[in-house]
Amino acid sequence: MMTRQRRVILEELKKTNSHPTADEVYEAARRRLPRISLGTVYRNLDILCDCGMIQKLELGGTQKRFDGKVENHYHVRCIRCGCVEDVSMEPLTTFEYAIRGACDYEIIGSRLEFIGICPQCQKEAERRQK
Amino acid sequence: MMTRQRRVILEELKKTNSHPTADEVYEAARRRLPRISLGTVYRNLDILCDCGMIQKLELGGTQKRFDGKVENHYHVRCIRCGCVEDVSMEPLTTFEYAIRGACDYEIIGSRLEFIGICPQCQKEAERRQK
DNA sequence: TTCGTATTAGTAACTATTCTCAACAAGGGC
DNA sequence: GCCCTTGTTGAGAATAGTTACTAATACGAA
Repeated sequence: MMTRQRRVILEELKKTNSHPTADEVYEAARRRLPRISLGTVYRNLDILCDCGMIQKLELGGTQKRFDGKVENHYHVRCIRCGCVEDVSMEPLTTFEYAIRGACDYEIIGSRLEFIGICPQCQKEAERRQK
Repeated sequence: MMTRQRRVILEELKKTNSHPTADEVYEAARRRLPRISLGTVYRNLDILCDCGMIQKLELGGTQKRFDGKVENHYHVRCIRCGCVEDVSMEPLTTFEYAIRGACDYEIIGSRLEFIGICPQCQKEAERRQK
């Protein structure tokens, strides 16, 4: 059942590529539906995940992030400011092969994340050195 | 300053390869030092991390896990029971190359984690099907 | 319209972690 | 030995992020 709230949450997520946290989605949704509650946002993010319309990112850091892009792709996370961006790089298959035989788990998938410093934080650091 | 508490925490972590969570370390330490507090465990795990004697694992799931093995290696996590094991597989370098040029972050490192079902949970699943 | 079900807003509860702070311990200089 | 400094501890409070509960509301089928 695509309620107004659920649709707004989905739309807000689809139109950004900033991989927002739940409370950032909440803020965005609230601009259009001022009475929406945080609980509704969490619940709908989970539901949208379950039916494969969005993706929940379990990257490092304390908060989970959400991604409107569901195709397989990788992320870089800035260790300074915590921002997350997509990496324009072909999905790798080498390590999926390497793992089979290396352990007796039934492998379902893998998660690869890059850690770095974003351009803005690099500039910030340069500015301080002067 | 290697206090009794810090030493016990380190020893307990070095002698297991189950990648315990903070409260599992707390339980283990408590068997030897019944009056140790959870705050002390968290504090010392952080300190031991900072000086490179242990490793903090930011894998998926809600809790962080700790690893007494500091060399570069990978982990498999069971999606059913949450247990984590080492993977006996050579560290890969291909994707570290692939990322450079694919984005304008200054890359510091990467995290690769495999998701699967552990042997025990596989058996469990088979048993239920019968 | 009425009924049944799903969903909502608001809030309480929960979990993992960090913070605060008074008390304590260890080591060095006298 | 005693004093001082500094780092550490245990206990509990505080915080952050998330999930659960509940009464009220919205939607769709009959």
